[in-house]
This record gives sequence, C-alpha cells and structure tokens, in this order.
Amino acid sequence: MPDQPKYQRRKEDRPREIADAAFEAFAEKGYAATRIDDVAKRAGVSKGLTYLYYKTKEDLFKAVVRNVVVRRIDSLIGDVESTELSSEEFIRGPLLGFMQRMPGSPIAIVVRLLIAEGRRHPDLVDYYYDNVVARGLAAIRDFIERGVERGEFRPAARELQPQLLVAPVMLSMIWRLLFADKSLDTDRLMESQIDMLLAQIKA
Amino acid sequence: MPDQPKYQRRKEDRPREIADAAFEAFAEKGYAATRIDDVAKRAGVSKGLTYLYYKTKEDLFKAVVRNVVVRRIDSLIGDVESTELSSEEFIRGPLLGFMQRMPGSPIAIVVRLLIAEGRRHPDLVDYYYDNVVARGLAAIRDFIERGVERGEFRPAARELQPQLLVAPVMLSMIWRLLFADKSLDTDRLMESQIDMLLAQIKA
DNA sequence: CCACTTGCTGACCGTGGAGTCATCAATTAT
DNA sequence: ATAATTGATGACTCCACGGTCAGCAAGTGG
Repeated sequence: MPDQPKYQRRKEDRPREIADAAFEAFAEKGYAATRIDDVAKRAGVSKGLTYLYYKTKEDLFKAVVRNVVVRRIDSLIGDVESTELSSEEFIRGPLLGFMQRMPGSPIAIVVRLLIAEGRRHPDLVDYYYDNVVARGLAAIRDFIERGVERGEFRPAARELQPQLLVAPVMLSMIWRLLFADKSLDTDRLMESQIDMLLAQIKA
Repeated sequence: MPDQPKYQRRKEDRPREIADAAFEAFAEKGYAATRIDDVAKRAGVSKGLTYLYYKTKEDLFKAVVRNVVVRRIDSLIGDVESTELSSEEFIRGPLLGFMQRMPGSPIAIVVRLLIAEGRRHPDLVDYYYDNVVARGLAAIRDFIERGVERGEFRPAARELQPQLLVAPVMLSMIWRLLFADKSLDTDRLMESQIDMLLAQIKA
C-alpha cells in the first residue's frame, strides 16, 4: 500500500481553487445561502483553510467577483479596437456574437450576484462599474466615433446612447436567469436591435 | 393620566400592515438579510404576531410579491385597452410615461427580489410570469395587431418582438438599482427606442 | 360587573452556520 | 537525520435568527 499523504501543500493554487469553488456555489445558491463548508467541500479542502486565504465570507465574495471580471473583460475590449473589418461587418459579426454569448456566460452570474447583493457591497459595485460598465460603454463610443470619422456613420450617430445596444443583452440575461424554461429567441432580439440601430446611424 | 391600552386589536388591518413593512424591509436589505424581528418592529407589532398571519418567512415573502403585483398590473393593462388615441399618440404618450415610471416603482423592487431569490421560489417566478410578463407581452402584441388592422402599422409589425420595447425599461431598472449615483438619461433611452421602433413599423 | 374569547406579546428554544484555534503533518533548512 | 516552518485540518465556540407558546389583556356578550 503506497504511502498516500493525506493532502499536499499547494500554497500557490489554493486561492484560485477556492475562489472557483465559491463561484460555483454562489452561482447555484446565491451569496447568503452558500455555506463556507460547502465551498470548502467543493474545493476539496477543509473549512479552516478557506479562512487562511480569505478572512471573511465577504472577502471571498469580492475576490470571486473581481476574479471573473478581470478574466473576461480585457480580451473582449482588445478585439473591438484591433479589428480590420468595416464598422457594419464588425457589428454584425464579432460584436453580435459576443452579445449573444453574454447571457450564458459567467458575467451573467456576476450580474445576478451584484443585483442581489450590490446594496451591501458598494465598493464592489464601483469596481464593476469602473472595470466593466464604464470601459464597455467607452469602447462602444470610441467605435462609433471611428465609424463617423471613416464616413460609415452619420455624424448624428455620436448622440446615440451606447446603452441602447446593451439593453437587449441585459433583458436576455435576466430572462434566462428567471425564465430558463420559457422560450425567447434572444439571438433574434439582439439582431433586430442591431438592425434598427444601423438603419438609423448608417451614412 | 389617561388609560392608554398597550395595543389595539386590529385583526383586519394587521396582514396588510405587516406585508407593507416587510416590503420596505425586503427592499432595503433583500430577503435573506431581513429579520422577522425587524419587520415586526416596522409594523409596530410583536414578532409573534407576524407568525399568526404568515406561517413562515417564505409565506410572507410570497404575500409581499403578490401584493405588489396585483395592486399595480390591472389598471395599467386596462389603460392600454381602453384608449381612444391613435397608436402612435398612445405610444408616445401614456405608454412612454408608464415605461418611464417603471424604474422608480415598486415593480422594480420586486424584479430585484425575484432575480435574487427566484431560484428558490419557482412558483413565485411562475406567478410573476403569468400575471405580469405574459399579460404585459400579450397586451403589447394585441396593441400592435390593432394598429395593423387600423392601417397605422405595416403588417410586418406583427413580427416584432415585444421584448424590444421592454429591454430599455429593464436596463433602466437595473441601472438605477445598482448605479443610483451614476447618471443615465433613462427617459431619453426609452424615447429613442420608441423612435426607432416606430420608424420601423409605421405604415 | 363578570366570564369568556381571542388578538397579541415577548421570553424562550433549537439550529445551523460564521469564524477560531490547538494540533497535526508535509515540506524545507541545516 | 533532525529540527524548524507553515500549510492544512476539523472540533469547537458563539450567537443570530426562525419559529413556538404560555400567558396577558383588549374587546364582547350576557
């Protein structure tokens, strides 16, 4: 019988593993209903260890949100800035695709957690606003500006509120979170919105 | 010194009073973080009494949601059906006004509660879907159908997803719930959406 | 005025979960 | 080898909160 140690020390990997397990648990049950014991079990770790890396449950929560957020955002915004496509092609292609993936992505979970718990974690809301919302909206505005300069969009396009593009994504997220069973063609919803927007701003 | 009784018996009013207090408390702290003791205090009542009228905290939660929902919906949908205005006038007038009031109304609070707690109360989600979402969407569809029959809208308007009208309302709700401080002209957002939609479906 | 009903109170109970810490054992240093 | 270090464990504490219930007093009927 080989000498199996009861555990290995893995100082480097633990925090990430615990945060990932916590994300799963929060996603399933929400913040309040999640037990630290359960998080520890999922991570294959004892409850006490969780407290070595995260001083409180709230700390863990914040780490989870920051974690998901930073992992996703940069690549996305990079894409927008480095494309060689025409504005319309980009919108109808990569951008639409990205929007359509949002409702099924971890970002949707984070949105739910923030809506549910945001009030009691204002600094987390600020963090999310600065790193996701503000940057996302700015990227859209820059993109439109570029389109105007290239002559692809009418100058009046500058007046467009970027939130008009986001609204159907938001609705689709909420719809799926609440009414997973009731069908709604969220892909078509976003396509229609883009059709309308383009019709209005194209040169 | 007048003989002040310690309390009055008010069998009829208690349930409503308690439910209203609970709504306030849930709105401020969310379901999980709300203490029955706190609800009772707000209602000026002892904790025990709460349990006389609502057997569990969950019961109370459901009563609160149903309460808010039924108080609001009927009048709204009545308006849509009984108007004498042209379709465009109705949309730009009463409907837009209603949409603009939504984000500040108790419905927004209910939406937050449902997003946060919906998973663990599927029957409540169903109730909300049947009584608010389904009826609301049906009303919009009927209204469009009527517009088509009157020749105000193109027949293709029938293909329009009613959720396109709701999306900016949803986004505005969430925005205000999370980012009360960061400004966003939600009224203009809805107006723009209506402009775009009308441009597309008007005969 | 008294007897009776019942709306209402608040002290109490049990549970479960956040957070602690004495101790163990894997790893590293000597 | 042996000692020192520290990652990791899990039994334990503490207490907050949902839910109970024996008793009290406001209302009611005779």
